[in-house]
Amino acid sequence: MSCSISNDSKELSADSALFDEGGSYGGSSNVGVVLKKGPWTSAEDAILVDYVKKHGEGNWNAVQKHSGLSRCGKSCRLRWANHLRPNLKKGAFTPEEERLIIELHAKMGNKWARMAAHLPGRTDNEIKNYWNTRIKRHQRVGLPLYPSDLCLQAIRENQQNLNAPGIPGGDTGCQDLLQSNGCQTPDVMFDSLNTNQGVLPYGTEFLDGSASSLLMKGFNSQFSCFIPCMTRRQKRTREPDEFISWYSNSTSDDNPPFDRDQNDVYQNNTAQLVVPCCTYDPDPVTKKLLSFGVNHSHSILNGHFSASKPTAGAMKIELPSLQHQETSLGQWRSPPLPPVLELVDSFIMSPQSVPLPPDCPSPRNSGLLEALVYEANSRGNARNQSSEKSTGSSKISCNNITDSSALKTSSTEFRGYNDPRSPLGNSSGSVLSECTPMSATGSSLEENVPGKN
DNA sequence: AAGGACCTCAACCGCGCGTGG
DNA sequence: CCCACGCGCGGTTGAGGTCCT
Repeated sequence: MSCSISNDSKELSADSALFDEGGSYGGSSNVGVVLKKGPWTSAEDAILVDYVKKHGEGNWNAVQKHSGLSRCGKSCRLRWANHLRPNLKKGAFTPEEERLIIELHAKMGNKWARMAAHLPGRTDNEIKNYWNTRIKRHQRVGLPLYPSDLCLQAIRENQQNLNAPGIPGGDTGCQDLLQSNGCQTPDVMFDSLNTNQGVLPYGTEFLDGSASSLLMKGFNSQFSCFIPCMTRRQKRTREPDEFISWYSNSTSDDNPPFDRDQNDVYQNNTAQLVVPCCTYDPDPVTKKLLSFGVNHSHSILNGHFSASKPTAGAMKIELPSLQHQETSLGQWRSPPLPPVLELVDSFIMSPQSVPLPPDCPSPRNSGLLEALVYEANSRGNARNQSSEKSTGSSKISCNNITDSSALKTSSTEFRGYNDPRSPLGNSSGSVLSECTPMSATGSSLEENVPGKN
C-alpha cells in the first residue's frame, strides 16, 4: 500500500526533509519519545502498513509503542485512514462523485465522515478538501453550490409547512427580520436536482430529506444571517474552466466561463450580495430548531464560513444540510405552487424565469451539472450586459441569451430584489447562496449508508 | 525571469463522544 | 456517577506547486 503514496511527488519530496528530526516539523514529546510530525515517509508508511496487517486496525496508541514508529496514535490512524488502507480511491473525483458530494453536502452539511461513507474509497479528508476548494470556488465566482431545484423545492415544501397548521417554525417573522436586516438580494440560481435522482446510488434515500425544509428555515427562520457571496477579490479564477469541464455534455459551450471582468462585476456587487441563511434556535437552552422537526439542518449554499464557531450574536453557523425527517421523496418533487409562492419563485428564479429561446436548454430540465453550466454561462453573459448598462448597482443580468428582451426582463426582476415592494422585499432575494440553518441530529442517510453496519 | 497571489492537499489540533473501570 | 482513555470528526494550518502580472 505504501507504494500508492510513494509515487506521490509530494511525499517523495518530503522524504528527504522529514528524515531530519530536527527540522521545522519538530515533534512532540510523549513518554520520553520524540514523536515526529509532518509528512510521512515511505519507510514510516511501510512500518505502519506492516503493523496493521499483523495486528489490525484500532488501538492506535499501541502502534507507536509496538511498531517503533515515532508517531502518535492519531497520526497513525489518520495516515492509515487517508492513505494506506486498502481500497482507497486515488485521483480526482469522478463527475458522479462530485455530484454526489454536492448533494450529500446539501443534505448533511459538513459531515464529512458521513459523506465519505457514501463514497466508497474516499476519505472524509478528501471530501472536505474537495468541498473547501473546488466547490467553494463556485461561490466565489458567483455560482451556486446547490442546484436551484433543491432550493426551490425547499421553498415549496416550507410553504406547505407554513400552510399546515400546528407545525412550528412556520413563523412569518422571517420577512420582517430579513427586511430589518437590510438584506438585499443575492444572485443565485439553482437548478434541477430531480433529474439527478436516477444517477444517485441511493437517490431516494437521499431525497427523503428536504432541501425545502432547509431553505425555508432560511426564509422563515427567526434568526437569519446574511453573508456576502464573495469575500475577497479574486485576482484570478481558474475554476470556471475546470468547472465547466465538469459537464461532459455541456449544453452551451459558446459562452466563455467567467473572466476577470466577470469577477469584477461580482466583486463590485459583493457588498450587496447577501443571502438569507441560518436558522437559529432562539432557545439558548434547548439549542434545538423550532422549525418543523428539522434536527439536522444546515443552510443551503453556504460555503465560506466555519460551521463550528459561533458567530456574533451567538449564532452558530453551519454548512447546509437539507435534512428533514418528516419529508419524503414525494415531497421533494415539486408540488403545485401556490400562487403567491409562484411569484416568489419567479423572483428567486428570475434568471431562469426569463423567457428562454427554444434552443437554450433550461436548467430545470437538465441535470445538476448542466444546470450549473447553464448558470455559469448565464453569468458569463451577464458580464456583457454589465458592460452595457451597468453601473455599480447590484443589478445582475443573468441571461445573455440572445434575446435582448429577455435581458431586460431579467434586469428588471433583479431590480425587484431590492425593491421593498417586491415579494421578497428588501431582503430575501435570492436563494440562499450562503444559508445555514442549524442542525441537530443525524440524518436518514446515516441509517442507510451503503455498507454501513 | 522574478515575485507575488492563489490553489491544493496532507497533516495537525482541539473537541466531543463512547466505553470501561 | 465520575473519571480516564481511546477514538473519530471537523476545522485549520502550512508547505509546495501553479498561475498571473
